[in-house]
Amino acid sequence: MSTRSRSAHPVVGITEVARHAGVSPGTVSNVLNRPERVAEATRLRVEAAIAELDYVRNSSGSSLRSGRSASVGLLVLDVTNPFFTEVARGVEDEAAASGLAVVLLNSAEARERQRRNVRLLAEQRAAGAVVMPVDDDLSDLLWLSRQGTSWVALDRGDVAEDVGCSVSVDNHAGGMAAGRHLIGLGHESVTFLTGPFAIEQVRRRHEGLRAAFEESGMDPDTAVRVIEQPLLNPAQGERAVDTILAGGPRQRPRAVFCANDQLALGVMKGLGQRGLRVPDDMSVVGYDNVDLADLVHPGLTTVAQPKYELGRAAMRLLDSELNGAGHVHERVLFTPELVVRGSTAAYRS
Amino acid sequence: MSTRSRSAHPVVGITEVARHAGVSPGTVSNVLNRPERVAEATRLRVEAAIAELDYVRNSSGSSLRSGRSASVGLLVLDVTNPFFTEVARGVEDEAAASGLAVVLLNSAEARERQRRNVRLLAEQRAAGAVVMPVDDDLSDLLWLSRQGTSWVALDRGDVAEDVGCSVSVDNHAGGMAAGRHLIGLGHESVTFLTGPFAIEQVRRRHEGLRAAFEESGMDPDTAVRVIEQPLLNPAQGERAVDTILAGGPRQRPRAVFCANDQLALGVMKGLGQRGLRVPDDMSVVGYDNVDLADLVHPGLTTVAQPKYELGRAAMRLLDSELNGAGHVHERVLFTPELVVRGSTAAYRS
DNA sequence: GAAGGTTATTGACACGTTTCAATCCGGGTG
DNA sequence: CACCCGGATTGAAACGTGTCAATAACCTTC
Repeated sequence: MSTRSRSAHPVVGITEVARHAGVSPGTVSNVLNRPERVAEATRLRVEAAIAELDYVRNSSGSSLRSGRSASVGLLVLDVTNPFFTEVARGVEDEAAASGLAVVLLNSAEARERQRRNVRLLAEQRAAGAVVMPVDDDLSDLLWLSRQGTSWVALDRGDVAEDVGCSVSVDNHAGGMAAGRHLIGLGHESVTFLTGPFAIEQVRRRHEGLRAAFEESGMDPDTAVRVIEQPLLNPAQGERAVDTILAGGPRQRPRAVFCANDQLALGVMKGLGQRGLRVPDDMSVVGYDNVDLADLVHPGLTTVAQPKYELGRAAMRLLDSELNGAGHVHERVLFTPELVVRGSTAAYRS
Repeated sequence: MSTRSRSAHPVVGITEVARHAGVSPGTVSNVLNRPERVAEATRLRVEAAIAELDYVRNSSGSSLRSGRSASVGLLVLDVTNPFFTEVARGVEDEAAASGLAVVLLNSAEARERQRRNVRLLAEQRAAGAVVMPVDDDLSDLLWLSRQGTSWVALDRGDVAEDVGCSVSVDNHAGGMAAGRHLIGLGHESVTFLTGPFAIEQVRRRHEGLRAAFEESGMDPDTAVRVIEQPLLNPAQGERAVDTILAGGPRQRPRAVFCANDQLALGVMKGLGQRGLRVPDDMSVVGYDNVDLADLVHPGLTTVAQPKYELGRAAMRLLDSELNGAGHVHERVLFTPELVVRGSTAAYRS
């Protein structure tokens, strides 16, 4: 209250500008939204009035009238994960280019929060959303569509094309690349350290890994051992080391493939604490190619995803859905790339 | 277009709900906003209608009418920096508790983008904002106040209290803690690797560092050498290593204090590549205590900031400013804490 | 110079909500 | 029984914008 009354000018609207420029409100609106329809001379006059009165458009008014707001939601699983922040940058850059504001919402990997956030987007009549769904249940998103807010699924290649757009990276190919790399180094078995299999991405990475062993004539059932953790963070990776090493030094695996760089970094730390050396005693492969994968020593061999590009592509797709007259849902698939650093080495008995 | 027409119900408003419940629109509004003012029986009837029609409130309407929207902006310097994402979590959690939506905006450390984003907040008639200003020029923020959007400055203890609230961490104390730690280990000189001195935080850390040497009877002018880099990221740290080592092995410094963990991690990598060992050949101290400070080997000794709490406190302050009748600007100052890990060791000649 | 055509501008209404003075109703009081 | 009081509800008036049919102004052409 005190803040408002302290303000210099008591809030000026389009009508005030119109009066000041000797023109009708409709014309001012046109200057703002379709400048080409208004004559040069009047346009300049209006712009002068806008500048002089320090007019700032009220987006509530326009979204109310037009039924949609000029902002898009970005629903991420975890704001803390560097993977998402990189994606966010891509989305933001592209959105800024289209004049859209980005509302960042964090589901914190929890259904309930996702539902709340989706509802919020509906209340804001958001133009669209880029969403990383928290699990396989897409009902929240279908509801959102019915409310008139379209969306693009991120990193979920499994959404049907009649339901919505999606942008993702080929997780099967990524898992396979990691597997082939290790096999090429002479490894004949690997431990796959992962988050919950409820997450589609990790399932696909696992399948890719198995496929790599299969194509080399090995039996994936015996070659690939799986350790499932509830979350994909460093602490979980560190904790999992004991499980990895259980069975004693004789049966100790010589290679770990982690579903995530965060897990992998945790594992490397845990191994170090127990006196094991990477890559001499154990090869470690991660997934994502987070910035710090290059900062640890040894550098982490990992499957790189085009994070920034992923965000850009998603936003571009959304934009085309918003403007395009005859839009059909599309599925964009990026291919990941293996980045070899120091954390993997040839198998030695 | 196509998307909209596909929707099941053609958008239902408060009036439709009112009709369906046999009540006036005003009453529905009351059920939504001040349920205590409406009789139990009618309230239930209205709630039933809301559920049956799957009504979802249109926030454009309410912000238009009330003049303010129920969202707050979070203006960060760099979405990519883990320090900010941690802060963002704090802000988000606290905002959710107050029923406020958070709009995340990224200035990318650029004046122009900050200005654009501030303007966006004004257009949205945002209730408030939590801001990390890009530099010392606060004119954008003053303008924002004039537009009726109040804000809290984050990590900028130098904003005057008659201008706005601020939440920050005592950078002088942080720099001092780092200095004392190194001095305690027998170091008699240190290289301070930093970003631009235009940033208030790094200036204060520098002063704190010097103060530590001064209190031990050493001359800060000779004990503290400064290397200034344009940005605070790992790549810059890595690049700076050559400058640090210039002068040959004889004059090589034995301790580096970095204004930022990102820089420090870059330095550690650079040192490793040149065959120098941390902490034996060089002690390294960082600032922030980012998650990965604990993941690298050796662990990074660093000055920890209560990031999450910082975000929470800022949002709480903002909230009190929004609701509080007689609000006076406040300045909250947290104290940082040194976390000792393996990257620092006693001086040996 | 009149008819027709093009371009620029206008005016009024609608969007969904909140607010507030006015009204209604039921019950207690004098 | 008249009166009043309090709580519950109503109705209408904004809030600032976009839209669109209608009008005005101007230019071209015969």
